[in-house]
Amino acid sequence: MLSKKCKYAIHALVHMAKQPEEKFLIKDISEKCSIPKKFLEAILLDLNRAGILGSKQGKGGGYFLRRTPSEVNLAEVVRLFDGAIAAVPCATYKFYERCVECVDEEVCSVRDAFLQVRNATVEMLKANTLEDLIKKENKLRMRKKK
Amino acid sequence: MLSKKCKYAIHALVHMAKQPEEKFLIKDISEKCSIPKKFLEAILLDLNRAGILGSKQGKGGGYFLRRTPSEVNLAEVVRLFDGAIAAVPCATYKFYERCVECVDEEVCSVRDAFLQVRNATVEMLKANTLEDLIKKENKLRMRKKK
DNA sequence: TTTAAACTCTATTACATTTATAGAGATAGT
DNA sequence: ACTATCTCTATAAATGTAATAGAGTTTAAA
Repeated sequence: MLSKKCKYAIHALVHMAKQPEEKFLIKDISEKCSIPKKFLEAILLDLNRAGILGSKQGKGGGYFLRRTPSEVNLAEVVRLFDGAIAAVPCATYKFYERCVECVDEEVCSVRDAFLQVRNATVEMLKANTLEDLIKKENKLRMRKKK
Repeated sequence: MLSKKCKYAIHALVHMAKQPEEKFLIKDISEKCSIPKKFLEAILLDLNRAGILGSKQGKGGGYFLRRTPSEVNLAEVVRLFDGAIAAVPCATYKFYERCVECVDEEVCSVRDAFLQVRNATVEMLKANTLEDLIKKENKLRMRKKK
């Protein structure tokens, strides 16, 4: 399961990506997306440090997207907040850890199976950018009206 | 990430599926698979209650597979120990929960994206039975020798 | 019938992580 | 100066995970 932090981050980003030129206040995003304000502060700060968002302090300030919505994908956001995408630590590159219960990792079929799942998942998440998500939402809305 | 409980369960099952007719002692599985004995006790009990393993008490007793290795797949084991396979609670059937930050779920592209990931993952896990894992391990071992 | 070998069950502990909040600090526009 | 805004540190509360302890129950065999 994704952490709430990560899910909140994605929703906040999708919200912002609908008006990629705009500046957004923490307070407004918090209300529009039903995310606890103080919690959201920490989230936006992380996104800022990661280079996905930019910010301007002081009166008239706020947060804004530093990249176009097509340049931010779900894999990056999930990794930022929840770390490895793989279900087992021996099936990752950046977050690799050996499994104690594994006698010979090279020959471990459990690792192999979850590596397959991981690779497919990473591909799918990478293929879902903020732009894609907004397009998808519009399509779903069209379909619903009919 | 899978819980250790779940990962231990899978390794224990794969171990047992190599001799599907045998009876296994907790102590032996614990040693062979490097799983803390007391923890493994609880795991095997869960697998017993779920109908995957059977047990015989008393002297000469032990645990054994109640089904053939081709009839136990990873999706079932993961669900048993870790619940939903989906990354968000709104993208599951059995473990469904609404997301507070979601204004209109029918039109939520985040849910849609993770539903796609979930469905693909479930298919892959279902396609990996204990039998498959053992065959795979043999293949990996062959490949290594060359 | 006693003993020993097994699984069964309940309880509890220790630890880590997640979620959330409080409050003071820094910055910038008016 | 004043106010709106993001920034930062600390911490509390809740939850969940991993692991262990110890007593209970069942069965085979001496």
